[in-house]
Amino acid sequence: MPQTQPKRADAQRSIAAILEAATESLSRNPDASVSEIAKAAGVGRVTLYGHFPNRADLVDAALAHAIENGHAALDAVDLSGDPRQALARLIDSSWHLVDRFRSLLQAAQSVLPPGRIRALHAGPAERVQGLIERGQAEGVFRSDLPVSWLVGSMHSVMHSAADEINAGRVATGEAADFITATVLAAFTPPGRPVPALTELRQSQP
Amino acid sequence: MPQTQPKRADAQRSIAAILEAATESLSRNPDASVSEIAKAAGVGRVTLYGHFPNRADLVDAALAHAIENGHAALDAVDLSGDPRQALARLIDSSWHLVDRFRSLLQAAQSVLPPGRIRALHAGPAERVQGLIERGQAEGVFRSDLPVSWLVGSMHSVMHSAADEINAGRVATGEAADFITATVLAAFTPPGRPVPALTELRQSQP
DNA sequence: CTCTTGTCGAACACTGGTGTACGAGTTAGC
DNA sequence: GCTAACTCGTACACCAGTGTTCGACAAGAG
Repeated sequence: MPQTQPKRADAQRSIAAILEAATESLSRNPDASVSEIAKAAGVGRVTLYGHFPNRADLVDAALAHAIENGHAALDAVDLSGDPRQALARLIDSSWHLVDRFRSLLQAAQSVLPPGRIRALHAGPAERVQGLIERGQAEGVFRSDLPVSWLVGSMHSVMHSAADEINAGRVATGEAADFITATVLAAFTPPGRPVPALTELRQSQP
Repeated sequence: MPQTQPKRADAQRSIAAILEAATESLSRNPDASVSEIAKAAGVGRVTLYGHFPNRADLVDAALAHAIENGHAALDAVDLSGDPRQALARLIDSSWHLVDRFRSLLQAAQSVLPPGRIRALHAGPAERVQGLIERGQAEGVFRSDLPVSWLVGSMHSVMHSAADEINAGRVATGEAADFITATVLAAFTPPGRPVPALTELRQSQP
């Protein structure tokens, strides 16, 4: 894909530093200025503009970078077996990614076209969607609501957890359990009993 | 509280127009400028500054106004009887308030101190919280999660519904049912069956 | 070693928003 | 119908951010 000849080692280092600093700064403050990011990267503002033509492109790159990393990290999660247990595992390892990067996401939303953002999320979304569809086929997740709705609900509950935490109403350690309990209940087909958390903590046979 | 002598009829009209325009403009674009709002109100920018010392105060007033109206409108909802049915009714009449004003809320979040926003929400929050606590006491809502968590989850699902709608994945007419189904399932105590939507649509005896 | 590629800081033009000042013209209240 | 309250437009000072230009200087690649 990159037609461009390999950048100099020097430049590669700068780009990496900028990308990291951008991710970090925008995750704290979605309105972080370019100067702010450049300073955090230990780099001149002009140098930054040498690599990223404008702010939007920088935000895009930062988000893409963050998502790619997160996506890779989640490859380690075992999604086989009981879909409910698999979902619990997935939530366990992914919810604080959502937490860490939600401010960055907000920055992207105010600068990037909505289509672009969805394109970036295609990878992660596919994973969740696949798991939910399998759960529906096996009858342990409800089928009376669209898959996209369930995905959205799950996301929004994680989002809510983040809010609760930095409002001081929930401890960081509790969050995963709360999210899991809420989402699994929400996914349960009407007429079927809501699973207790303890049922899911059993190790695989 | 208002020590000030009653404003002239003239001025009262301006203030009302500004408040309404601010609510409307900020609900479409949380970054709406003061000039934009003044224009929408059919009023000079200077006149606006005559009544609201700065942008923050204007946003505050607009949010307060919106919440007060919404709160009053929800007074009509019958919260007695089966808490699940009552919750369904409450969702029916309140979710599109959340939808309409979420952009305004975002504007407020970026300008007003967090404490101020919570203070404004005290009224509505109390209503929801009371209903949930009654449901818990009667054993139809789960008690293994904090009330504040349940309130937050309910809010976030409504928020999610708004996203789904303007992403075109959900029709406006479906939203209330989807939210109700999701929230009621999420609120069901572990071990108890998730209620079907049809069970709740029964008229009162 | 040399030459291309990067980096840096300072400076500049531009944009878009906020809040204030002035002076002339309207309008409601009594 | 007089007066105080209100409105309006224009203009101004100010600020913060963006993106560009320039020239001097460092550092990697061959």
